[in-house]
Amino acid sequence: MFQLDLKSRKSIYEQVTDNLKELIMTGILASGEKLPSVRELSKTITVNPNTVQKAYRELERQGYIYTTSGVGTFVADISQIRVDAHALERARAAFDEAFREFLFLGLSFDDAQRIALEIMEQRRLSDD
Amino acid sequence: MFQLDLKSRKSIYEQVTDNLKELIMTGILASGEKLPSVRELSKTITVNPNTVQKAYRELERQGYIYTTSGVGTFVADISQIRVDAHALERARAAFDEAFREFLFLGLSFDDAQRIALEIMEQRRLSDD
DNA sequence: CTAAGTGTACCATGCAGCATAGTACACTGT
DNA sequence: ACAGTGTACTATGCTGCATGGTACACTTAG
Repeated sequence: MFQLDLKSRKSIYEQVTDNLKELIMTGILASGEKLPSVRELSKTITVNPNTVQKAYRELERQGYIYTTSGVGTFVADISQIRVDAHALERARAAFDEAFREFLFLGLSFDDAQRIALEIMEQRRLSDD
Repeated sequence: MFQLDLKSRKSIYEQVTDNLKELIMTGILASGEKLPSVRELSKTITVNPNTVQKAYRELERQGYIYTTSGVGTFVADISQIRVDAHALERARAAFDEAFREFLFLGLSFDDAQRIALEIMEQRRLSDD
């Protein structure tokens, strides 16, 4: 389903959250589709069920999935996902910081922006 | 000298590192200028000397500052800072992820890119 | 030379977050 | 009834971070 990076600074449950989020937003997991159960996914990616549940809980809190007790977890209607203002503000801050990192490394502003545009263009293509 | 955010996910020594890095790369701290001593800075921002030292050690490792034992710590010649290939690769990955976060939040690609350009433009202005 | 200030290196402690293991319970569908 | 589902809880160990404290070598100012 997706890959985990144990060396990453991100915790496992965050990686699971982000990976699923990407699969949902890109439509690979369609609205209404059933996600693997907590126990099943935990076996697949060999992590603890609690860790998977933590990811699911977070995704539900953010509105990406919904749960029917005793039945399973399903992908929500992403067209209904309102853009969370606070989350957007955090994302802006993170983006600004990521961009500044180029400058800290010694790149000129123009070089940094050129790299930034490259990366975004590549993302546009790969997400189609 | 700068502000710390205790609520941040970033550790304190990382914040100190990044803040100093910014002051150096923007020229606010000039090449050759003496940095506050470990003990002095630790008092100023009320953190443990060990934490400040950790930041200084990291900055020295990355070439932003240099040390003369018994004398002090000084800002290196930033024109000599070579762009670390590994660091650049990490920065690219971080940037890509920050940008994708916009998409995950439900923004269209065009909206996301528009916001990205806004942020970069603002950065260009504030860094001059 | 002496004292103060500097970087540097340790060690011990406490804390928080994360991941794990295990158990238990309520719910649903077959 | 049973299997599968989500959910909750406790306990444990690990890691990184921050702190407090001590110690040593070095340099500069007096």
